[in-house]
Amino acid sequence: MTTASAGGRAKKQVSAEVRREQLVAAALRVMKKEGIAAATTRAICAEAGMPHGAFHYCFRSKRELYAALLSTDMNITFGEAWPTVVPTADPADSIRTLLRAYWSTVQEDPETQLVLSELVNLALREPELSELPRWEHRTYLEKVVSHIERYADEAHLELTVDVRALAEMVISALGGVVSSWLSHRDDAVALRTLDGFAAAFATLTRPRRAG
Amino acid sequence: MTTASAGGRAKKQVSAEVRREQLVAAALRVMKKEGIAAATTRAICAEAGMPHGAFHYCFRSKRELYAALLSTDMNITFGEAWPTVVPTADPADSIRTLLRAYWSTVQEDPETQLVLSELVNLALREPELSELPRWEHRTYLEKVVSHIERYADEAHLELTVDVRALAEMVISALGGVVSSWLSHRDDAVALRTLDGFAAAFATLTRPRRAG
DNA sequence: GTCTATACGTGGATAGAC
DNA sequence: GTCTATCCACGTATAGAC
Repeated sequence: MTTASAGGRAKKQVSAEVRREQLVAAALRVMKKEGIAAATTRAICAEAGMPHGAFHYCFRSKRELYAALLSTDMNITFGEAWPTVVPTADPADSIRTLLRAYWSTVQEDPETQLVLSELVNLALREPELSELPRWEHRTYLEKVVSHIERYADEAHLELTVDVRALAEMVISALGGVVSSWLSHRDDAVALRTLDGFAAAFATLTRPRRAG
Repeated sequence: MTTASAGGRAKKQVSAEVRREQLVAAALRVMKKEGIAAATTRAICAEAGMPHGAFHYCFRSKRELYAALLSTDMNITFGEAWPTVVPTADPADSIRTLLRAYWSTVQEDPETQLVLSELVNLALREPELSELPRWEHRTYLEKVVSHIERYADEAHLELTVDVRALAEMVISALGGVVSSWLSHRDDAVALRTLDGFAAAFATLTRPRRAG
């Protein structure tokens, strides 16, 4: 919206919607570093190199910033690790490799998971934002479903349960492991739990007849 | 600490540590009703029927109140539902019943889960409180371990994996389902996912030889 | 239209009066 | 020991400078 006409090339006024993105990025940096509570409008503007007043010129309220943050990638970008799996081994091994691949991306950047958890918690309390977690979960689910379908196809596997049901189980298991790990911080325990789920999930598949 | 000597039975000063408990209870009520963000020291004192200044007389800081809250029961009280299970049916059915029993207690009081999640998130950011989630998880784990052992004994089941490993899986699965449900709020999906986990967990057990 | 300075109400926390 | 008055920082709103 606001258009501002095409080709706004005023000499020094580089900012229109750009500031929003700058503030969103700055907010994410502050949150990952010091938590959502420390991400005050003043701290965010300082991180972005802007005066405090710039905030409410770009966003109507702080909730609008939260909404913008939750609408970005964040955890949706986890999918990059899946394609690297070779489906030659037996199901349990392959599934374990898949879950571990996801886990490594989480472990490399735990702060993002923490911020995501804080944002979702916040959104669940604000009626204006409560749609965002729902949307995020649905997007997440569809992504996992397509990944499972592709993998099952490549590995010549057949599912003994509904794909969406299995995807929900995968999401819940991964989310639960991450959440627990954030509390106990024991890498070995997390990996062992993950492997256990891989073995359990493997029992929900069977080799497909050659077509 | 602070002792205050034994048998402090002053005529009208009913308040010493009692105020702390009153404030903790009031804080929990406010948090469940309007979220952790709305639980300001002023709101908590008002809910408890005390003047604002009473807060920092009972607690050195607000973090101390958070610590007191996390040290209470909260989710640890979920265990009441387990004993009602009859271990006569086949493993998958029994485990499903167990998981559903837990789930019903969650669904009857979702606000507590939300508050717990908010408190844990907060504690994970504060170095002074980061021990509490770790302690809570360990307590939780031991409780689930003992429940599993007792159930396996009653149902004449043998575990094909380590008890603690299975307990971690159960905790992660339940936590993940609750977390997802808080986002999508679809009871049917949560139940279906839970039943899926029950089926998967059942494959990690086998009937034990009569002894 | 783009940007900034300033003012107001409320939060946690403290000093000091009863 | 109990409570009131007060402090500084925060989110928010607005007036007004470029």
